[in-house]
Amino acid sequence: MSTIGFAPHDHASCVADTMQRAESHCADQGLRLTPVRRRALEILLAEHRAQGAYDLLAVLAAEGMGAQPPVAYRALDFLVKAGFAHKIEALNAYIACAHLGECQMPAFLICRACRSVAEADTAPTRNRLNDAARAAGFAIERTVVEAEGLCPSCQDAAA
Amino acid sequence: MSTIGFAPHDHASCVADTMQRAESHCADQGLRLTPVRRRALEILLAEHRAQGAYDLLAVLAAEGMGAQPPVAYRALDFLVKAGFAHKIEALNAYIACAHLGECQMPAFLICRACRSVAEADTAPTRNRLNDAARAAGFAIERTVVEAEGLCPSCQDAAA
DNA sequence: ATATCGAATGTTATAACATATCAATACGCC
DNA sequence: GGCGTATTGATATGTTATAACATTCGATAT
Repeated sequence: MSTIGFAPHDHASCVADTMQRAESHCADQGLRLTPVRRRALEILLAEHRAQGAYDLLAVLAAEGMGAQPPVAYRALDFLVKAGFAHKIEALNAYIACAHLGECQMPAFLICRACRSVAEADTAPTRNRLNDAARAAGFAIERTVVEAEGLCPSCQDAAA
Repeated sequence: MSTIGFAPHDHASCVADTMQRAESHCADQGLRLTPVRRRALEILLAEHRAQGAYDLLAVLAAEGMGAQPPVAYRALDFLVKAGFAHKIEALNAYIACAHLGECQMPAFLICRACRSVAEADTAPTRNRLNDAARAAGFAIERTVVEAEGLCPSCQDAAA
């Protein structure tokens, strides 16, 4: 279980790798990584933090790529459906997926102070919930697991 | 692990019991269950479904208990802080707690069609996420576990 | 080359969710 | 009664998200 996000790392290659994988995933699946979608993914990838749809929109607008909310929401929809990004429900914000595509049931550690997010992959977490669902005859389609708190550096800042 | 919510039950006594327990919990803790707060809890309890703040507000307003958003949000804040209600992040909506107060780490099964919600108590789910958090030096304050899908009756309706 | 069809984008408007702020009132306590 | 805090009332505004419809772009088939 990796929790990229709070630790320093080679971010330039982290971004480049992911864009590369996104490209080939789209080629494989017949998806179209259009300029707006591509740029949206780059913007999300630029930081390991949750960004609001309107934050994204502000950047796109500044670059002349559409100035209305639907532009941002459509790009985000595409990225989420393709598995390139996740919505952080607790913040109503979005983040690039750290495991591009290969991500079954993501779980997030979310700093409420700086909005940085680490992504873990916690498939086993599912069991108890699956048991409950089966017992109730409920068909799970998507699971949200989010832990809110303080990341190491915001804990230090608070001290 | 009980998953009240999808199955029929004696709802009148389910509501009455909960109100009773809320009363005594407030008495114990020195909390004030004012008319607006009491009524808000009743409204949430009336259905085992998530209700939006503005749905709640509409009912309160119809009964002459305040017509502005802050009225609803303040009541909801109180109920959530007291442990009488939960926010369903995936819906931006609210639901009465099924285990009044005694609820450590709630987990929800949420029907995307009818918004009915079952609450399970899945403390063990926590472990994997706790491990990841400890490893990353992250301090968890709150955990959200929500499964979206279709409840038994909406599955039947779709078939 | 061009007609056609579906996907993607542009644009306007509005819906839905949430909070800041400040004034007025109610409540518990001395 | 007088005081301080918690609660409510009211106005305004901020933030997140979608509906609806027109237009453009790209691939395909003729």
